Amino acid sequence: MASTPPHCSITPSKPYQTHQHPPNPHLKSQGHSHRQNRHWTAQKVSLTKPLPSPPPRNAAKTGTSQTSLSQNPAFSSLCPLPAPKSELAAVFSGRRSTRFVSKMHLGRPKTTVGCRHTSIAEEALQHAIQSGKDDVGLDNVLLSFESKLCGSDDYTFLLRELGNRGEWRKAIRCFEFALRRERRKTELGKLASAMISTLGYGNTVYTYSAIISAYGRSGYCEEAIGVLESMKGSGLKPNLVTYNAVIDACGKGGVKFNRVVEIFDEMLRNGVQPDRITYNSLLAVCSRGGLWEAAQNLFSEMVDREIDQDIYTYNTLLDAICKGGQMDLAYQIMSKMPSKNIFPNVVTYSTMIDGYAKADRLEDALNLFNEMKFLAIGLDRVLYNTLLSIYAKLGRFEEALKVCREMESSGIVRDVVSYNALLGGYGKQGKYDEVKKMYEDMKAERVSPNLLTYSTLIDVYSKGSMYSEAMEAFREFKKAGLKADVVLYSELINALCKNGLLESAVSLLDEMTKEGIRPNVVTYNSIIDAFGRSPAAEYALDAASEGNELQMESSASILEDAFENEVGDKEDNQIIKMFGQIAIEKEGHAKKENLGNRQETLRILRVFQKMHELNIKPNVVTFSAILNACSRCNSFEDASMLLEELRLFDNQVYGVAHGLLMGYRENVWVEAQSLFDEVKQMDSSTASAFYNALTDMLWHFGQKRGAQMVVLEGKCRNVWETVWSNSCLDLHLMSSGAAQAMVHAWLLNIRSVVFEGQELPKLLSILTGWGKHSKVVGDSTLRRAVGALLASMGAPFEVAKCNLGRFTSTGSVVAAWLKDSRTLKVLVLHDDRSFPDTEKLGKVSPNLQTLSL
DNA sequence: ACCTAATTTT
Repeated sequence: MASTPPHCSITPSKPYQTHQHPPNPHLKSQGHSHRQNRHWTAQKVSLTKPLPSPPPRNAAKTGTSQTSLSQNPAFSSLCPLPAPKSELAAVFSGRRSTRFVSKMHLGRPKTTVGCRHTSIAEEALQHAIQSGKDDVGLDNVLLSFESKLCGSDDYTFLLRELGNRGEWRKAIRCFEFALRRERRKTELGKLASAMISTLGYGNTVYTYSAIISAYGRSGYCEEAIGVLESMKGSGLKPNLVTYNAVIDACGKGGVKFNRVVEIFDEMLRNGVQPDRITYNSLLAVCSRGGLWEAAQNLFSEMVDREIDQDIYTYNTLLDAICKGGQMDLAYQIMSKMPSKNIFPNVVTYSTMIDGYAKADRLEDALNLFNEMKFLAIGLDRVLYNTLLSIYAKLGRFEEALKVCREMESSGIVRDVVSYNALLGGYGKQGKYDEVKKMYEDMKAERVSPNLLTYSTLIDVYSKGSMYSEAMEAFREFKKAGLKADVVLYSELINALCKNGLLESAVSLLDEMTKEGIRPNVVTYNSIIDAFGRSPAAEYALDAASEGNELQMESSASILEDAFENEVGDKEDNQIIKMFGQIAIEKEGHAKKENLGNRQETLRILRVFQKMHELNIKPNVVTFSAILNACSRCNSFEDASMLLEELRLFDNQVYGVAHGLLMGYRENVWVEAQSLFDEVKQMDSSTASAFYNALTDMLWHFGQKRGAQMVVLEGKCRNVWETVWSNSCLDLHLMSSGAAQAMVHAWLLNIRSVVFEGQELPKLLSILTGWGKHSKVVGDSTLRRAVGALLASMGAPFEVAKCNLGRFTSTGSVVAAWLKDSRTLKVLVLHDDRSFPDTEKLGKVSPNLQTLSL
């Protein structure tokens, strides 16, 4: 390592805040494909007594609306569970992005705080009063004064004075204008209290509703809910409009559905009857979370209440169902629309086409596209972008460019979404020249890059180890004055982790939390994965929790001076230095083997506990990362302790892992089977990662027979797309533990073929590939592991001369070896530990409580 | 007076 890891921070010097809300609990797995996933079964028979601290489920609502909500499958969390269900439950299933309200990341000029209103504000007030009745006049005044007005004090002054003069509409407009350029909590509070005290003189409920909707439009849903509460405190009765505004604000701000339902229930309890707008807003909440069952129930509630539906109702419902992956159901509903006299429009088709594409049903997507053309429904920018992103994502650039040309000839110019899709597409395929060219094009066309653009570029370049380019993208991102979000932070953290700069990664995690940006499961997965593989992990968390002062300046960056003045914030330079450092080191530094000790596992446990505290649901990637950490752990006791402790959080998943490790196979196998069933629902790369991690861990600790059983399960469920025939075994998607267990199984199978008296094929091959699927990219761990295994068994295979990733032998030589009486003994696998059936699995050690992060 | 749906990244 060339130097001390720099302390990395991307905090702007001003303490702006964003309000990221926890993503829906049904987080998607970190896998690649968007194939439809089913929920992990909600209720599982527990292996043990109910555990002391069941993971908090979705806050169960107490009241239930009169109609169908209580029968809604999506509300099954209302039923008391016999035992904590799989934490992975929700987790592996969703498909939605965990990034919310990205539209709200606006660049803001820096403001000075601490002064009373300025004379400029007085001047602005005069102009504002004189401005016309329409909003445009006031907007122009505000815009022309924007750069001169001094922080929230000036805005507070303005809206208060406007309120004093009975200009409610203008006051609210001004409030909303101020909201858009303010992210600091304290300043927001000032604005809101000014606005509410202004209300004291105003026409009350209406103005409250207007404030709520202003908050909603600016993405401040917590504040919107707060206004609803304060309204009740002041003895005012929220009406339909108020509730609609709050529910709508919740939808925009990413509030969890259950919480919104609480507000809805309260509304019903207060005798306020919902209308179409209420339901459309509720449906929008479902669509954001892919809660298709809840959406369906809301829809039928609407019908029951004889509330008319409109095209928005249908399109929002369809979106929820598409996001929930239920394409056949969506199609059915769409087909019934004309009979209700509501005709699918371009939005309907965009929604459906995107849904089909995300469900890997390209044919169906394109059929719908043709259908809409046949129906002469006009194509709009979003529809073109939808197509463009489909082709870009698939790497079908010919077709993507054809869409671009078609757009052009229809007079629709490419926007930032089109460019982002293309950048991501080219980036994913490693076509970096095209990425650069496209980005140049974008700038030449004066399309302003947004957060997603930079995020995509940074990610693409980091993944491609092009750190100078990533650094450049980051510099431009800072220059644009954009605010990072959870995805961008996670990308940076991942880049740091992957390059062994774990201390910097953890300090960045610390920072984002302080910034009010909630890390999500992806962020934590990077960290856990790094903890499992890096010896540098040891002290990183402690260092971070003691504060950023401890972090040292990077000492050896040639880039140190280059950007000092260009980028305003000193701390941003740390990120730039970090990229610079990685750029210089590139792949140069070998990763040391992790020695694995108790401290290590304790730290992983703490990270996991931290996730739990933050209510971040681990997913299958988390699980695999933890198992991989176990595999690198030298002590069986530590690994088993870790897994046992983790059973507190998720008894099913970690119970299986722990049970198999301990050799309680008879007892856990049924449970394991249902776990495997769940995994099978996930996309293939996630599923194979799970099997690889589990098998590696078992193999590493000598539970070889158990590992083999897991591998054979995986094979039966086709997670590796295994080629398994008498002449060939393809291991290239497998980890080394899985591959070795598989070799044993395959040879035993060949042996039985021989003993049945059948001829073996002339040539037998075992393919290991080139290791690009192994955990350590670019090496040939798998080939070496398989080679060593074959040699240790005395199996007569040789590395093929033409292909180093292939071991070959002739049928007759192998048959002779298999017939040897000593061979069977080396082929049959045993577990180092096994226990009779009577062994119980119940105990969970209590020392978890002593841990704190 | 409240609500205008669909597209892009980890």
